[in-house]
Amino acid sequence: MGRRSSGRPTINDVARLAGVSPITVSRALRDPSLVSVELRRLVDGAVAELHYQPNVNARALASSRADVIAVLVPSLTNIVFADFIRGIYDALDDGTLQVQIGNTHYSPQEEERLVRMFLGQRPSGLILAGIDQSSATVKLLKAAGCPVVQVMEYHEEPIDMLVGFSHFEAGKAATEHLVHAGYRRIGFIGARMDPRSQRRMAGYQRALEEAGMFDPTLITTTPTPSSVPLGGELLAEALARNHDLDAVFCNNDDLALGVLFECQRRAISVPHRIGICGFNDLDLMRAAHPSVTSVTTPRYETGRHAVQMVRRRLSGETEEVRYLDLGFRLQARESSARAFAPRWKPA
Amino acid sequence: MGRRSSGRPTINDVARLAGVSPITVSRALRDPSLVSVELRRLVDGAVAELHYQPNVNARALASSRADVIAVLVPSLTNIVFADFIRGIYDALDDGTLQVQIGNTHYSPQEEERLVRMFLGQRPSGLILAGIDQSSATVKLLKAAGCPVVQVMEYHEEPIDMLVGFSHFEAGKAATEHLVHAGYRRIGFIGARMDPRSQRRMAGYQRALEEAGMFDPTLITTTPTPSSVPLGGELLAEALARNHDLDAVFCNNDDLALGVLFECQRRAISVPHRIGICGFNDLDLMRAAHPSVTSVTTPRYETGRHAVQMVRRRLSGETEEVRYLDLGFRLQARESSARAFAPRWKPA
DNA sequence: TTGTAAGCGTTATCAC
DNA sequence: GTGATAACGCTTACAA
Repeated sequence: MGRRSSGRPTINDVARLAGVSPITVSRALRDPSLVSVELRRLVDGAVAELHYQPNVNARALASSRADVIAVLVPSLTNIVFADFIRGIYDALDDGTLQVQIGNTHYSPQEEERLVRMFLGQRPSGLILAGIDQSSATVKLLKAAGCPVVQVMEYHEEPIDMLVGFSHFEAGKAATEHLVHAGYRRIGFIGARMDPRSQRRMAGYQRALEEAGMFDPTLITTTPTPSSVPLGGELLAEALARNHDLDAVFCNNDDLALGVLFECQRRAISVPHRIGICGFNDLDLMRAAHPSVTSVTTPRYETGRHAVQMVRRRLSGETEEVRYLDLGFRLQARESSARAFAPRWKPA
Repeated sequence: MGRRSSGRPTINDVARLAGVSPITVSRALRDPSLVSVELRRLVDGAVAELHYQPNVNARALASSRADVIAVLVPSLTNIVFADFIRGIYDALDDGTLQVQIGNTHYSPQEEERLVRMFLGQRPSGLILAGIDQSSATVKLLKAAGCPVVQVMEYHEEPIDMLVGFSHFEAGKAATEHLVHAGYRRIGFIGARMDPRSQRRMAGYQRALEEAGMFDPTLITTTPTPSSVPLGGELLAEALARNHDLDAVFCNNDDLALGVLFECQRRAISVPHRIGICGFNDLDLMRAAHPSVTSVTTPRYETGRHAVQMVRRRLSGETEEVRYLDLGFRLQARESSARAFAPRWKPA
């Protein structure tokens, strides 16, 4: 044992105990089918006896490939990304791959910096939120040399692969639901206004234009990060501008909840005087009183699928899914059920 | 350039361009004070010109030390841990250290497996939630050879270092607040009942015992994971058992919100007929109608402090904080303000 | 199917 | 303060 040794058993120790060469141990561990049953048994025995654990750094150095999936999200606390990350972890539970998370704080510059940094580690895969990367980032990703999955949006020309849904269509569907429910002066309330929020708002606008009801003064947004209290504040603003506002499509459930509380505070009847539709369908929306209409989105599933796409690519499967639309579902509840309105029917 | 080369510039390329030896480059990058100003400038120039980025795997292999902080949490979506993790990331924003997160799913066995796995990577530090590790895990951690920080609890004999607050005291303070507010039949509503929940419940029990009001039938718990809808269900259970229940201390804000909605649904007046106190003080508690009393907890700060403790240890500072109580704060609001009750005053 | 030799890019060690 | 040398533990390339 050299002076610099870490003291832990190495592949050489295993090889010696098993009476084989180190490379045979290496093969037996990475792909047992490369080694005869006999030797495989010997190796497994020695590994167990020594409690051998491969050194991931040595492995990565020798193979120029880290057993790591890099994940870039704009926020760590937004439940949307928390659920997504949980999906990733659950899909990776066999422990063969590690996760590295980067927080871009909704900044394309920060995203570019992180992509550069992560790519420097030669990850086995890179998963990142959205389709609005800077052109420099796109260039880096196209030359990444590992599977790249964009998530949480839908687009038919991904950099490499993509899984998500169309925020435009989701925003449009939510707004159409309010139209069908009988509301006529439907507002939009949004915070942060990142690219996905923008696309949901574009869907809202399209739906109202098609219904002949669009009015830009019905839109109330702020670059401030979203929160429940902010929902109430934005509703107050919207009502001050349009006294006849009779429904709001909220950019997310936090804002919708804030709107509901503000209505309660002002004794505004929901859904009769004002209808509410949220976005994401957190479990509290069904528990609220009245229960709140929302759009169910596939956050957890997106994480799982993204990992599966990376895995499939790594295992060299031929028939490959390049983009996957997981869709969304409108969940109609009490908050948008005007007594006299016809029941909304999915298309 | 050998056949196996990754193609990226190495420390040798930098050395050659700067006209110095590789080890000088290494030193200039890790600790500029080890190298003369002259050479340092040459090295910096070469690094910039080649866009050199050190290979973290080679570095980790040669030094037996990865620039990684391992973090173990029981859940990725619980906002408590999401805020904590955000604190960790923000404290690490200079990019010298990477984060590896492990999800223990509230299982000590899984925690042990992850500790074993992470320690195998020789991290620069290990941060983990709670003080209820298995004895095997404790043994591993004591021999970890890196700073270990337990978080989210308070205890004066940490394995190594600790930062958090006392859940027992917090539960006790919340309950005492309800007592002082004039409530007499104060229930406890809890889900999951992990060790921290247990300690908050123990604090609840102590407070009621001291007030001569304890009654075990006032406790309603379930091992089911917490959620807003569950809060409503547990309130229904509690009311079925004790019609005279006049307040509830909820194990967390999700449950408290569920309780509030259920009260609204049943037209039970809050705070007059029933008082509510939550735990964690999410921003929605102040937005709710009525606003909900809760206990503010230092989640984000805990993450920041944990990283600072690791850093301080790594930089070999002498005067060392081994444990740090960040405390909590009772945030009294409308949901626990009985009209006739004396105003609660902090001790 | 198994083994040999060489190298992955960096840092520890020791000499100057 | 700077450099030569030899690891660190594993895998690729090639040979048998």
